[in-house]
Amino acid sequence: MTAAPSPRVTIKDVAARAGVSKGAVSLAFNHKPGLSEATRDRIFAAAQELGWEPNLTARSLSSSRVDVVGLAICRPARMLGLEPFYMEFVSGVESVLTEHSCSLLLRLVRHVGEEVALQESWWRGRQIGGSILVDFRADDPRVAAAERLGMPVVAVGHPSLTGSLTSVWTDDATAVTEAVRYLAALGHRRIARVGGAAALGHTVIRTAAFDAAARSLGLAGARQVATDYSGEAGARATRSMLTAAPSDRPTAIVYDNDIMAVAGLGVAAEMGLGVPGDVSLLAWDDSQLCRLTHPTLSAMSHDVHGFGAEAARTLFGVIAGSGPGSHPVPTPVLTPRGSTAPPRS
Amino acid sequence: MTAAPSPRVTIKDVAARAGVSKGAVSLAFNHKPGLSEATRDRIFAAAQELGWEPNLTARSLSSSRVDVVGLAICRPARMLGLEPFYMEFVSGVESVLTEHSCSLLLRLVRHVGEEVALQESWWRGRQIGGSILVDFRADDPRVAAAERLGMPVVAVGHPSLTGSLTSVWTDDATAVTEAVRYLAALGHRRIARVGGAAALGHTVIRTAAFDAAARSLGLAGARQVATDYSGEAGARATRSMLTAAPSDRPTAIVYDNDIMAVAGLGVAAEMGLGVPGDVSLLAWDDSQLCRLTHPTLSAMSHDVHGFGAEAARTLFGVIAGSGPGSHPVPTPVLTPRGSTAPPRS
DNA sequence: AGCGCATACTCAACCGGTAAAGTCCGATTC
DNA sequence: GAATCGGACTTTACCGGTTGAGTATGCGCT
Repeated sequence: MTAAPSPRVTIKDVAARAGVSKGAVSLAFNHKPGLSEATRDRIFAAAQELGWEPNLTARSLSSSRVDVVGLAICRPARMLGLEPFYMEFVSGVESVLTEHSCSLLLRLVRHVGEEVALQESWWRGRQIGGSILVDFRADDPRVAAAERLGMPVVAVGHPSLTGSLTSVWTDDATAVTEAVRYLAALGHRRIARVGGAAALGHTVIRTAAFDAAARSLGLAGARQVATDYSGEAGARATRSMLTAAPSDRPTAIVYDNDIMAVAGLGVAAEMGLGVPGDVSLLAWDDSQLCRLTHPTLSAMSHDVHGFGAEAARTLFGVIAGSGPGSHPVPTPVLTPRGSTAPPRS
Repeated sequence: MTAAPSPRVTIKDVAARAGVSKGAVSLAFNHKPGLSEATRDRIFAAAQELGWEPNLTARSLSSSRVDVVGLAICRPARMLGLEPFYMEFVSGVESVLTEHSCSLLLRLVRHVGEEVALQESWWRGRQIGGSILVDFRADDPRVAAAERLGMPVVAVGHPSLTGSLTSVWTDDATAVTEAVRYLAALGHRRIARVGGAAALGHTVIRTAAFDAAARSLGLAGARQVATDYSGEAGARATRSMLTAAPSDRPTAIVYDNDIMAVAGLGVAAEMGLGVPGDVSLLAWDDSQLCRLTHPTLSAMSHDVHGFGAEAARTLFGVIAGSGPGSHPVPTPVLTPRGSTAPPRS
C-alpha cells in the first residue's frame, strides 16, 4: 500500500515554522510542562496553519504506546449480521474508546485457532495495546495465549471460563433462573429453552442453570436444546418442540437471543398457534426487534451498550496495569411484554 | 497506554541469532531478492525460534505503507445494531482485507462533520492507508475532504453523489422501478413506500425513481414517506398509512430496509389486517430476517457481503494508484415470498 | 592475469516522533 | 559576587524497521 499524499507535513516543519525545536513541539502536543504559554500558542498556531497532526505511527514507535485495541469476533458472517448484540456491543466499546482517542481494530474470524493467531500477530506486531476477547468456551486457548504473551486483555465471560484474565460478565445463571421462575409463576410447567451454541461457555452455564431451576421448581416437562444462534436453527428447534403431542408440547419457550425468538414467533404463527395463548415466548438480549413484532416479545433485557462500555473501561484499567479482577455488569432483567401469559388452563 | 510485554524481540535479535545484519532479515521477510536460500532459511528459523514478527508500526514508519483501512459509520447506535446491512457489509470488506493481511479500523460517528474530522485525523496521523466511505448525501463534504487530502478512498454511493471519487454502487433506481412494476403487475394501484433517511443520497434517488415509476404506470395512489430507518419509525409510518380510509389505504408497501418491513408486519397484525391479503409488504436488503417471519417477507435481495468485498477490492485498486472509476455491483433482484400477492379484488 | 559483473550481503541514513540529558539565562540566596 | 536553582528550550539518542549505496567474493571471459 503505497501512499503518495500531499507533501507530508512533519513535526520538523511545524518546529521550523514556530521557530523552535522538534522537542518543543512534542512537548506542546503532549501537554507536558516546560513550555511558556506564548511558545505553546505559537506552536499550535503553526501546526494549525500547516495542518499538521502527529503521526501516530511514529509516536507509537518511540513511545511504545498504541492507541488501538483489538476485537475479533468469531461467528459465521451470516449470523453476525443478524445479531444486534455485536453491533450494540461494539458501539458501547467505541463510546469509551473515543473518549481516549483510541480506535478499534475489528476482525471477523472463523474459529478460535484463527483468533489466537490473529491476536498474537496483532500484539507481536504492536498493532494493538490490548484486546477484548469475547465468546469464551471451556478451556479456551486464548487464556493461555494471553498469559504467555503478557498481553493486556479483558475477557468477556464468566470468571470460571476466563482463568486468570480480568473478566467482565453478566450473571447468566441468575437471569436464566429468573426467567424460569417467572414462567413457572405464570403457571407454566412444560418450559423449554432454545439455547445458543453448545461450545460457548455461557451456553453451558445457562443450560446448567436452566436444569437446576427446573429441578428445584419440580418442573418435569422442562427441556432444552442447543442451536447455532441462527434464526433458522431457532425456527427448526421451535417447530420440533411444537409438533410434539399436545400433552407433551411446551407451553413456554425461552430463547437465547432475540432473533431466534422472532423465528419462534413465525413458526407459531405458521402452525396456527396463538402467542401467548397457546405458547409463551421469552427472548434474550432485548434489542429493538422485540418491540416490533406482534405480539411484542417479552425478553430478558440487557444493557448491551453498557456491557461493551464496561469491557472497554476495564481494558483501559488492565493496560494501565491494574491487576486481574472480575467485573460483573448488571444481571439481565425481565421485561414482560405481549408474548408471555399464563398457559391456557 | 504503556505496555510492558515480555522482553521484546526485535529484528536485531533475529539478525544476531541468524548471524546476519538487520538488512538481511528485512530482505528475507519481505521476500526480496538478494539472499541465498540457505541464509533465508537460517533467518526464518531464527525468527521462528525467537517468536519474532516484524513490528508493523516500525515498518509503516519507514516504508510509509499502512496495512489498515478505515471505515466510519454514521448512524445512531440503536439503529446500527439492528440493521443487518452493516455487519454483512463489514464482513464482506473483511473477507477481502484478510487476503491482503490488512485490518479494518472501525468507528461509529454521530454526524458527517465528525466523520470528516476523523478521516482527516486518521489520514494525517497515518493510521490508515485509505478509507471506505458510506452513506453519501447530496453535496457530501467528504468528497472535497478526500480530494483535498489526496487520500485514497472508495465512495459507496451513486456516482452522481460521489463527485470525482471512485465509487461502488448499486442501481437503486432500477431496483425501485422493478419493485413498483412488480407490485403494479400484481394489480396494486395504491402503492406506498417507507423510505430511509431523507438526507441520504440513495434515499433521494429511490424517492425520485419511485415517483417516476408510479407516474409512468399511472398509479395515482402512490405515496411515500421518509424515516430514520428504525423499526419504530417504520411502524409509525405503516400505522399512519394503514389507518387511512380503506379507499385511500395502500394495498402494498415497499420498505427501504428489512427491519422496517418486519415492523410493518407487526403493525398489520396488530391492526388485524392480513398480509398479503389486505396489504402486501416488500422489504429491502433481504437479510435472513425476511425468512423468519410469518408470512415470510418478499424482498429486493442484495448481495451485501459481495458489495462490501467489491468496495474493499476497489479500495486496494485506488491505493495502488488506479484512476477514478465507477464500479456498479449487481442490481438488487426481486425475491417474492409470502408477503406479496394480488390485492383483494 | 586482469577485468567486468553478478551475487550475497553489510552499513548507515532515514522514517517521524519521544524522552532523557544538557544548555542557557535570569532570579534567588548567602 | 559567586553559587544555586528552576524554567524554557535544545540536543541527542533512540524506537524498529526499510532502503539505497557500498563492499567482498567468486566466476566467466578475453
